[in-house]
Amino acid sequence: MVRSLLRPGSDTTGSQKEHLEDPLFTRSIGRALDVLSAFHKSEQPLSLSEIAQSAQIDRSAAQRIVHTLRRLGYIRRDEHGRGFLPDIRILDHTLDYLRLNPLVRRATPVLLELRRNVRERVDLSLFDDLRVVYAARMQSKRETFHATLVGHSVPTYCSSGGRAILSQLESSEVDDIIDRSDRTPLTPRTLTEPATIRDKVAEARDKGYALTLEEILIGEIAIGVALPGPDGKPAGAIHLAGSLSDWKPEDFVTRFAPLISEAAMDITR
Amino acid sequence: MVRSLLRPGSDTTGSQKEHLEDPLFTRSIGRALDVLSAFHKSEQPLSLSEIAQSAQIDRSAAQRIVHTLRRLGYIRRDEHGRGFLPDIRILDHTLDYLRLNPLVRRATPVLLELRRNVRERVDLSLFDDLRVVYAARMQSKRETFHATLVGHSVPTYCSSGGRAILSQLESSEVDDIIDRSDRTPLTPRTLTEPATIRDKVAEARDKGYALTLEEILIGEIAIGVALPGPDGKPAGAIHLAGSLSDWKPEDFVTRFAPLISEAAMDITR
DNA sequence: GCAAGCGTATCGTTCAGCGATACAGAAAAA
DNA sequence: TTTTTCTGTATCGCTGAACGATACGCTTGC
Repeated sequence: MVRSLLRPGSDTTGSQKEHLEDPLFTRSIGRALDVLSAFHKSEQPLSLSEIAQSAQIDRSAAQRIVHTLRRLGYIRRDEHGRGFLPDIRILDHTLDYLRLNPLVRRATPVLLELRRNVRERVDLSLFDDLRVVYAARMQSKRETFHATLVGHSVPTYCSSGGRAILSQLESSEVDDIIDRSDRTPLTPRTLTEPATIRDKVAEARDKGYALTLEEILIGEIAIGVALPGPDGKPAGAIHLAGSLSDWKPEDFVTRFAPLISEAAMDITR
Repeated sequence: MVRSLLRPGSDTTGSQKEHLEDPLFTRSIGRALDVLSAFHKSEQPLSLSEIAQSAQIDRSAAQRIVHTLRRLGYIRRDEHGRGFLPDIRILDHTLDYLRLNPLVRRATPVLLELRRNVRERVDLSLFDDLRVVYAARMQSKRETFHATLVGHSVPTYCSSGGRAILSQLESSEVDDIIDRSDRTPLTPRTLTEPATIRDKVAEARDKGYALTLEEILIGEIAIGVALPGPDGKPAGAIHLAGSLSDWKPEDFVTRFAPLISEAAMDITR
């Protein structure tokens, strides 16, 4: 299966060669966004040389591109002296994406309503091939730093929302996604065997929701339901996550499965 | 006062001429980001011609740039046929910005802790000249769609966080910001007179926090405290917002002023 | 029916981006 | 200390990549 759009992680080597063939492709733009994407792999401010290396361009190009992105407000210097960081204009585009995304628009009010009746964490995630990206997060009492950030993503194959999404796809697509996924376990309880995952997906198809136990985070239980896009294919999912120290799995399901299914119905209309 | 970085809204006419002088400025990048910024002013999918018009380029350029951004995953077609929308790769950069922003890193755990002890909305906003941009939001029970989105911004001069930030600036800078702000009132109670605003800012400087009553949203009371960056100048603010149907202003202040001040101290270390 | 919009494709000209080169300042190594 | 090696910044001639005019097939609306 050929994917038409590049995804993070997949573009490190392939991009240049792919674009050589494309007469409409504007290389400067690709390079500029490669520069911005250099930060994906970093936990610290990046120097010009590091950016150049990461974006596979020379220092001169990095200099000019960084200069430009800086003037435009997408990159700034780190206050403590050395290196560069992404700057705030990024968030303007974030807002555009979220505001204009039809699923986010429809789901947010329902999720807020759901959150009113529930003390656990409620999330909306968007389907993006091998991963599922958090677009809206409504925290519970107990959260970590990472769990609060928009843009965070988890693998499709082992998350509750992802499994729910898989359950609405053709089995060939499911196999394809499982196959292409990097299935290094995130916790000791992450299911990585294709056959086991397929079973769980089938179970989700039967029940209408997917349940995961500590597959991404120790101590976490999560239930997810897929949301269809206009073509009928799943475009995202909503999920509800709680702590195993508060809930027996059965109780979690009997309490929340109806609520989250109803919320999904409301969103689908 | 000259601003070195462009800000949204300020770049519609000035950008081209400004950049003509700059030999290091890579125009293609500017054009590409102008295309992405076309969505700032839109509530719907945009056609190529609309994008061209908004970015002040011809249809051919818009075509090539949109094509490129599409291949890279930053723009997609609307599912219902016509027009284009921002695509999900935007969120990867959102995550980079938030993860790497030192203030967000330091503030988030404290805000989560604060949110545990408080039933009202808690926010972190970042100072960006005339506006203040929401970077992290922790909802209360009662929220609207807009109030949940990262990237949303409010004017500095009339928001609680913005006033708190102003109270930490030189009075010449305060005057400059008030002067350059578009002060069309957002509600009947928005304060727009420079003298009145300066008074409120002085009051915030005295008390250590800023209080606003229905200046942005009817029925809302908000209290804000500034957060200093490494150079001592304010880089953002935290705020706490409640409903006037739940709180008398005096009670709101006596209850939350100590909590939010302490949280700000914790963040500042 | 024609008109006007959409998104897409092609191609020769030219000017904008490339990348080699140089420089000042601050760390890090000697 | 001096030397080296990083920073980030600035300059400039060459050339190939982006420009923009032009054309096309489709759908939508009059």
